[in-house]
Amino acid sequence: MSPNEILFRAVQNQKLFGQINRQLLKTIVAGRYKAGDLLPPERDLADMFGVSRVVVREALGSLRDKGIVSIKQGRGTTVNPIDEWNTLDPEVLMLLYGDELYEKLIQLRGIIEPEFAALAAENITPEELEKLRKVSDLPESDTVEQHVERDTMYHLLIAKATHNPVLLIVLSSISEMLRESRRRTFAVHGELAKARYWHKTIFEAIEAHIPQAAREAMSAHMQQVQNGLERFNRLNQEDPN
Amino acid sequence: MSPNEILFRAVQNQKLFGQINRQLLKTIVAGRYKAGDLLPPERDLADMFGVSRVVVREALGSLRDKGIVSIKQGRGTTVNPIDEWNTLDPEVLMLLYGDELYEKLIQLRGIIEPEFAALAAENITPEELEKLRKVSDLPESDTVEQHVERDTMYHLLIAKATHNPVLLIVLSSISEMLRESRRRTFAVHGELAKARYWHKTIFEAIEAHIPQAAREAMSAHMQQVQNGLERFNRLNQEDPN
DNA sequence: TATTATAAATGGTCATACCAATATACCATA
DNA sequence: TATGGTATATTGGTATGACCATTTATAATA
Repeated sequence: MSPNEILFRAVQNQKLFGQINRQLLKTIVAGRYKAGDLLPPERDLADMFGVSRVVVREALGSLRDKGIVSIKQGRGTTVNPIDEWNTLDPEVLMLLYGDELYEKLIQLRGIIEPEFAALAAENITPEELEKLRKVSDLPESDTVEQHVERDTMYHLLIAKATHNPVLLIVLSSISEMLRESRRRTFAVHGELAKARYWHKTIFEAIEAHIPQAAREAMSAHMQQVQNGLERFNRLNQEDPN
Repeated sequence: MSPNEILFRAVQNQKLFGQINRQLLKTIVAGRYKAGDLLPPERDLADMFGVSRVVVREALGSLRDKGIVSIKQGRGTTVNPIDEWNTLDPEVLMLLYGDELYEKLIQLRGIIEPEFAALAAENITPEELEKLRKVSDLPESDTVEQHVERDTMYHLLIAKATHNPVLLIVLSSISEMLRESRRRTFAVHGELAKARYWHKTIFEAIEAHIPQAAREAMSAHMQQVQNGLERFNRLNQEDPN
């Protein structure tokens, strides 16, 4: 570890349109404006937030791209029903589901990652295999944050080795949200050793190009992760500090 | 078909920033600007496209939200490596992979939808079951476009019945792209009858709350869809008009 | 009453100016 | 030489004000 590695945290450098975007999102999620409701006109929003119309428009445009609102010239900006919010944006999902989000994400992982491992076992190249080997272990001496980093990379490399970019996008879309989930499971005593074991087992199956073994090992790993998270929740419920 | 249904094509109603967004995207995908390259400054782009800077900024902001570019004040706008393009936006994926996209999407479907069916069999409510029943059949008399519509709704309702919004988002993100894929398979003689059979079988398994049966039926259905698409490709290759 | 013309409301675009962060070249000092 | 500061240019971020385009509301008219 180099000295001044984490002594200084990055300053909060959020632009204005980012802040407005966040506030609008919060307001909508809080139920102040329900599906079908018209938001105030851009000019009014600009006044309310004390910013220029340019900023409001950038913020609304971002919400529109995520399917959260519909903007129509001459009519106004209306909130879409949640069904139409087509984004895996961490901020949005976190505001919507809070801590329950982790369980839902784990369920998705449990569905897709075993198949990813199987496909990787079929399609991985020697170069990819070497990259994967390098992050397969989870050194005891590493910090939690380093564990999170290596674990994230490990699973992303497997997704990449499927050679199907769509699959990779799905996993990488949720991997940012999984960071917090990983911090929690790695904080539970004993989970690190279990994760290390499964990573090793999965890697060997992929290296041997045995899809079924890779699938089963990853499936077991996902089950273990889920158990770890539940264990964390129990511990945290009893002693929530 | 009503008379003037397709006599008049939709006027180019796209807003300016949408057009610029598309052009920028095409330019990047075409390789004019590679990963790491700096795009021209906003002022220059505005001149080049003959629009105001506002429009360019809206277009770039959209690309930034999709992870396609990174914008930094004082520095400029750089293109991100494809790995970081974290969007399932149909337009982006279509530009990137063209017709090959369908195979990649089918592979994702084959992974997630059997599990969705199994989860639906566990968790579906009576109300959801009735909604599903209504779109379970694929009437022979319907047009291809109506088949596509019902089929889309059928699979989305199953995803919704998992009661996991994240799963629903994943499927609905790709369902727009699957429309063209569906048009193709339904155009192949015999595929409609097969799809109808599997829809019925899957529905009955879900109705009976038998996850394993639902999973297997959906898995078979996905295999059938894939076969249908391959058959379409073969026919279209022999007689590409 | 129904239709049509007019006005108001609202998002879309433009032009210009200025602010804020970054990069670059240059310079001063140790 | 190497380090760090300073001035300047570049470039994205924000603010105003104006006008255009589309939709909705209102009033006038047949």
